[in-house]
Amino acid sequence: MASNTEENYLKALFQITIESGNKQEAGTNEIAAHLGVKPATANDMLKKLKLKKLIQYEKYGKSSLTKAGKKIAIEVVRKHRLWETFLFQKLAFSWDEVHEVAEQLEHIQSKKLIDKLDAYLQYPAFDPHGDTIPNAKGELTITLKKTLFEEEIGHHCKMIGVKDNSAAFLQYVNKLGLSINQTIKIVARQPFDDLIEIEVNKKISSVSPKFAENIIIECAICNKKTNA
Amino acid sequence: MASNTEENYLKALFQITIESGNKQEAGTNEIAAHLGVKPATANDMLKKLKLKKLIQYEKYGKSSLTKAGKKIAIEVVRKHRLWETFLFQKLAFSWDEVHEVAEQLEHIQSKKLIDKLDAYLQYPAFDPHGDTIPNAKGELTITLKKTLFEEEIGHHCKMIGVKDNSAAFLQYVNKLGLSINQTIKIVARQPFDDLIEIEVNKKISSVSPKFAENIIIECAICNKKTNA
DNA sequence: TATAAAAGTTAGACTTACCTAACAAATTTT
DNA sequence: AAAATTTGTTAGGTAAGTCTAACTTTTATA
Repeated sequence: MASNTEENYLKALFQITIESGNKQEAGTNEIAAHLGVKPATANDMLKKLKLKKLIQYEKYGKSSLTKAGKKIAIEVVRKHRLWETFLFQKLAFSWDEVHEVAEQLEHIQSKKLIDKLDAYLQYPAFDPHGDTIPNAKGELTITLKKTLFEEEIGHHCKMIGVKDNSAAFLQYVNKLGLSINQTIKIVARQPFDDLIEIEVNKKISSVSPKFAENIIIECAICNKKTNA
Repeated sequence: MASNTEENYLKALFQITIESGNKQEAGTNEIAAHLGVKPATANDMLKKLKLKKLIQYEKYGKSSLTKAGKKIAIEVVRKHRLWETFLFQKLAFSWDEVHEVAEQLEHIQSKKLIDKLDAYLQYPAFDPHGDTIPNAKGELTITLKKTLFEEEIGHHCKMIGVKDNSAAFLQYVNKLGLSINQTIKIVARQPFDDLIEIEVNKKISSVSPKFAENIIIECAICNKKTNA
C-alpha cells in the first residue's frame, strides 16, 4: 500500500508525463517543483519508489512510471476527479473550490467507497474542470482539453464544461444553444474586436473572448487512450 | 490546527469521558488502550496536548478536555457521524461498514465541506448507529442510547434507528407500526419464552429478543446536553 | 573543448508518531 | 503498614518525510 505522499509523487509523475502528452519521463527538479518540495526530498522519494518498483529511474537520469506505478497514479486521479464531481454536482461547490478539498479526499482508501460514489454520480466521464475521469478498470481517455478561446478556426469541438457558474453566464450559454456534449464549429475570428464566430446547430453566433475562455471543450482529434 | 493523530486523541478522550457519561477524566493507559497504542506513546501525546492547552493533565494524574480541546473533539465526532450518515443513506453502505471509512473521512479539513454535507443530508440528528450528531455550533445532545432489548419494563422510549437493514427486517418493523421517532412503551417480558411486549400507537405486540436487539432507541429521561 | 550553469545527489539534521525497556509513583491487597 | 500490583514516566531508538548545505554529474554555451 502506497502512503499519501507516495501517491502524490506517482500522481505528479503521471500528470507531468503521460497526461501532458509530450514527454515520457520527468526530471527530479521538475517533480520537486510540481509538488512544492526541494529536489533533495524528491530524490529520496524517487529512490524509494524505484525500490518498490513503482517507477523506473537511474542515477542522474529521469523518472517514468512502471505499470504498477501507473495503476496507482490513475486510481488517485480517478478518486480526485470523482470527488470533484461530487462536490460540484451534489454539494454545489463552485468550479474553483473543488480542487483543494479533492486533494484531501483522493487519499481515502476504500475501493467500495469510490465505486459506490461513481455509481451515485452515474459514471461521469468528465470532472468539473473538463478533465476525463478514469473508469473502474483504470482506463482513461486522455483529452487535450482547452477552452473555446484556444480552438483554431475551422475546427469542430465538443463542449464538455464551463468555468463560470454564475446564473448570468449559464443563461447566456443556454441562449446560444450550447450545452454539454454540444458540437461547436469555429467559423471565424474578427481581428477588429476579437469576437469569435461559432456555429451551433447550424446557427451562427458571435461570442466575446471572455465568454470563450469560460467554455471548456474537448478537441476530439487529439484524444488518445491509456490504461493501467 | 490539530494533526489527525491529535484529533484522534481528543476524540478518544471525549468518548471515554463526556460521552460515556460516567467519568470526567481518563487515565493514560485507558486512552492508550482505546487508541491501540502503548502507554508511553499516549504519555508523549498527552504532554503535547497539554502544552497546546487542549487538555488538562498533571503528572501521574488523569486527563480531561479543556474547552478548546472539547471543541475540536466535537467537530471530529460531527464529521465522523455526518460521513457515516452519508455513506449509509446516499451510498447504500450497510450499518456495519460505515465506521471504518468514516474514520478516514472525519479528518478532512474543510468547514465548508462539512456544512454543505450537513445541509445535503438535511441536518440529520442521528447517525446510522443511533448516535446523536453535533450541530454546526458544536451542540450535542448526549443520548444514552441502547437497543429495545435493553430497555426496562414500564419505560417509554423513542426509536432512532435500526441495526439490521435487510428488507425482511424492515418490512417487519413497518408492520408493527414502528418508524424513526416513534414512541414505544415496554409493557412486559414473558419469562417463559423471553418475548417482549411493546405498545406502539396504543397497539400491543410481542417481539423476539433478536428483533429487539436490532431496534435502536433513545432513553429520553437520561439525556443531557453538552457544548463547546 | 573548456568552462559555466543547471540538474541531480549525498550527508546530516529536524519533527511527528510510534516503539521497548527500565524505572517511579500510586493504589490495592494481604 | 508492607508488599504486590497497577499505572504512569523517562530514556533512547526507529521510520517517514521534510529541510539546508555541500558536492557531483550532466548539459549548454562561450
